[in-house]
Amino acid sequence: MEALFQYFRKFSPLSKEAEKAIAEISSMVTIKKNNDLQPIGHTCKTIYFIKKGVARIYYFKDGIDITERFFFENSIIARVESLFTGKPSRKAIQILEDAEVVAINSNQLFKLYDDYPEIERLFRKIFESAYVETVNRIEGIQFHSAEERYNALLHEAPDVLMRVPLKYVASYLGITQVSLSRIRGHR
Amino acid sequence: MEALFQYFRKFSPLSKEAEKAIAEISSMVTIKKNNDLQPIGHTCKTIYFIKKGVARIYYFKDGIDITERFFFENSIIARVESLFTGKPSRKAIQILEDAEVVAINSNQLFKLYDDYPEIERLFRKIFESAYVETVNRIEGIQFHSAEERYNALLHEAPDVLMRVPLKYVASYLGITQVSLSRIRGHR
DNA sequence: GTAATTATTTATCTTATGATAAAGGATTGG
DNA sequence: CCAATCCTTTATCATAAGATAAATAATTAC
Repeated sequence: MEALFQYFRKFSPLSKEAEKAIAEISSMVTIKKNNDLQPIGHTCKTIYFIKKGVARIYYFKDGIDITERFFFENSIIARVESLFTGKPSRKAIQILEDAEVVAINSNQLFKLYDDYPEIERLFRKIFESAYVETVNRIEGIQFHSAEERYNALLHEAPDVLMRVPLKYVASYLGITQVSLSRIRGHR
Repeated sequence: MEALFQYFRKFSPLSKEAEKAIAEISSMVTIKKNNDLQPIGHTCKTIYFIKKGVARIYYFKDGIDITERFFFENSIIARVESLFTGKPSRKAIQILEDAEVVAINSNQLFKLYDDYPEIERLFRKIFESAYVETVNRIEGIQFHSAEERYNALLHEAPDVLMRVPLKYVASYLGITQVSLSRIRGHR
């Protein structure tokens, strides 16, 4: 739990009471590799913080498994397109390395926003920052060849290639596994 | 200005004082087609609301003009990767049809957050919603052929194809203008 | 209204990536 | 520790999209 509060401090300081209020609506979850932390079709009512492990958000498009994003230690995961709309998510969260996560109940969290503007501010900043990352990602996708995208990933997030099966990386890069393998062979 | 407050109401109600406070830090701007509302290299300190007209955010990648997104009436524009980080933006906002926009000073707006939690909440919701749109857009890009992306645009936002030069649409779709023309010829 | 500029289309050729199949490696469960 | 499964690579062929050039169409400025 302390790791979570330390993560929060990068965005915005919280009072002790606010930390306590968040602790009260949170719980620790341990989950093994290859399991879904949240299934497809479920409305997102939990914001997770990864203390240990690796996860991905994925979905199926025309029957093909597509990875939307990877998540590592010290990051927040949520299927925002469900969390912020209240609609069921077509995406799932899968654990790729045995994980310990903090689960924060989002409905209760949103209620805390009324009593603790500092908590609302904190999460505003967290999601603003996630929004910026997402906008930057689009820039990385538009108008780059598969090979350029692979090299960028190799350079910016070698962790992904070390800790995640390549078949998941391929769809993240928007290519087939076979193409990824071919690109990797080019050296 | 009333159009702006009406837009706000879709997200979260504001008290009269809060509306007044926002009005005080805002101004109306009229700007002609093909002009940059904000140039490349400028740190984003303004959030715009389009009352009338069309705009796009664009940047240069290896000397090529790339459109990140289009904006129409009744929407908020900001280069969030600069607004939320304080870093200069490599992107510009260009007007594509003579426009009237409301310019909200973001530094003053962020100060209002302290006195008016309702304003912080409103903009939190506005940007959460923009974040969701951006996440959904990635889904539309990953693993779709250029033709599928064109058809999706034709179906979901025919406005873009009616009101925007195709050369800007091509880079938005992540293809060359020549490819877009070829795809359009396929019927 | 006309010339000049800019936008769009069409054509040709090349190349990157998809689809499919199959072989080789690695991991996992009993 | 072995068998079964799953992951990754390699090979072949087909196709979508890039690059370039040039023709046509539309818009803009004078």
